[in-house]
Amino acid sequence: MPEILGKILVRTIGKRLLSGRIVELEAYIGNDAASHAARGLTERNKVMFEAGGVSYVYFTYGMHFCFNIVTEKTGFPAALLVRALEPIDGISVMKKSRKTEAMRNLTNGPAKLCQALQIGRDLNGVKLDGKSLFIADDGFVVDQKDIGCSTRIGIRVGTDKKWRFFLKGNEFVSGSYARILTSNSGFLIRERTD
DNA sequence: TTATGGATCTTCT
DNA sequence: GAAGATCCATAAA
Repeated sequence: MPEILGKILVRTIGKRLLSGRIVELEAYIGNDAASHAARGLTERNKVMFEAGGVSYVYFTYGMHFCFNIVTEKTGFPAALLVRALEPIDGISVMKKSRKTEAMRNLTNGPAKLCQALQIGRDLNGVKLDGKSLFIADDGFVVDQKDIGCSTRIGIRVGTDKKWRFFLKGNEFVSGSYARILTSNSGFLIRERTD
């Protein structure tokens, strides 16, 4: 399903070029309970209903942006949440944006990579057509056996769906430390990605 | 090493 | 009013 895994996300700002390989994705499709589009069209999720090839950037938890790639045809809401990148170009700029020197902390989470690539509300609904934001293919081949999948992170409904995909063993995959997935359902789920 | 709380936007009950 | 596709600094163990 996710042919996007292993491709390169490219962001250009003026003459500067920032890029990273996509190493972790989550799928949110149609009438999936965990999707923002589960209860129909709203002002926030409307670009999910557009034709594939545009971006969906949403603001959450009062301070973070997350970046999605809209994938389906008009009227069918579906998007891939990009959760982690392996930095390639513009690393010094990313360090500045993220205010850290630690490589691993640059893009190993959905809100972190938005900060690193300076993705904000102004990029919501834009076409991924080679201008300021787009997907590139450098011929990197992802073997099926290198793809791991698991339940999605940070949600409390739809946890039966294993729609999180990542490159096994990649150090930039998010949540490398134990992560509490749910806090008030009576039990804790932890996971490791190593 | 693990847990907690803060930041404070958008949507739904 | 509450919860959420989050992250980080700080506190406790």
